[in-house]
Amino acid sequence: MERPGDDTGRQVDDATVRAATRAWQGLNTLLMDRHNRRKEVAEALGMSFSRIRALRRIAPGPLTLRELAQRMSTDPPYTTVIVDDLVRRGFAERVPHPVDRRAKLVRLTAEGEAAAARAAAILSAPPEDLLALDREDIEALDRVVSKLLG
Amino acid sequence: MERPGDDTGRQVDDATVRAATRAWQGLNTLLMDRHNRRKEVAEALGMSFSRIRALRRIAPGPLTLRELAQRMSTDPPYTTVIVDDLVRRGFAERVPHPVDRRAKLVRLTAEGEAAAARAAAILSAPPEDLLALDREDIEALDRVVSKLLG
DNA sequence: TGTAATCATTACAACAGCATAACTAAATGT
DNA sequence: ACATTTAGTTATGCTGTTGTAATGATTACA
Repeated sequence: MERPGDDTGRQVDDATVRAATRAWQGLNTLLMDRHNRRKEVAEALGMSFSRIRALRRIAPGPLTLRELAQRMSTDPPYTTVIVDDLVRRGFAERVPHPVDRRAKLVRLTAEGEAAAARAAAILSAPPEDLLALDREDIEALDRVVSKLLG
Repeated sequence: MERPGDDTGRQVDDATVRAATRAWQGLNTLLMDRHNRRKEVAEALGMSFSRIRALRRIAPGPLTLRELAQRMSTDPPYTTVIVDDLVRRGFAERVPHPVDRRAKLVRLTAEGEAAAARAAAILSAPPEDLLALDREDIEALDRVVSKLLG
């Protein structure tokens, strides 16, 4: 699988692999260590990061607890706990599923959407040192990242 | 601070800010959601990620518990707990501080270094989709990331 | 020399994260 | 109609994280 002329028909030379490794390691340092904002968001919204994660998963639109559980890779029981907490805080509510009376949909309240927006603002605001780069560098990064996202 | 002609003497136009934001958001998706290897490393080494974090902090060279606590932003008591655990596993040992007899240095054993190396290998291995990019894209990413780390 | 500050530890205590098993209600398939 | 499956909840417990207070040993300073 790693030999020349493999499935992709493309050989990645050593220097490129090293560059990729260096870049990946650097990205980890940047995002995990230097600009990790989990604590910051958690403090700003007064809730643990796992709740914020849930909030952001629900934000795009109502979904069943099952779907939420799958997207967060957690058990149904723990999902119930998380949603209970969001409901208690007034950020989410359970509404009946339109066709399946076993299921419930979770959706954000207006407050919940506001909280999700605040979280998104904090989490997606690029750090100073990124904005300080030249325009070409930022655009190059943007281009490569969008390729990676497929 | 945000007005034209600010401290840096450089104005960042809107499109560039948007590109930076998009790139930053994309990076977060990539590293936090899509290729998050915390669980993987934790399972591979049979210990929680916080232990692995400690292992990696100690790896560069012996340091006092206080220094370790600062670099991990944890309390001294919890640092003791973590080091105790690493010692119990045979990955670290406490040695007397050369000049301050109150303090102790923590350093990795040979096994500890091997474990740290395994962790580093898993965490810094670039994901498939990064290696699948064109050489120029990888090099561009590497270049921008190294600027950011600078 | 004695007092205060520092390093590490111990002993608790509280809470977050996450899993398992048992249960109810509703849907599905025979 | 009955058995099986599925959605969600409840009860329970274990592990890991993190804080506070108290203790012992050593160092630094007045």
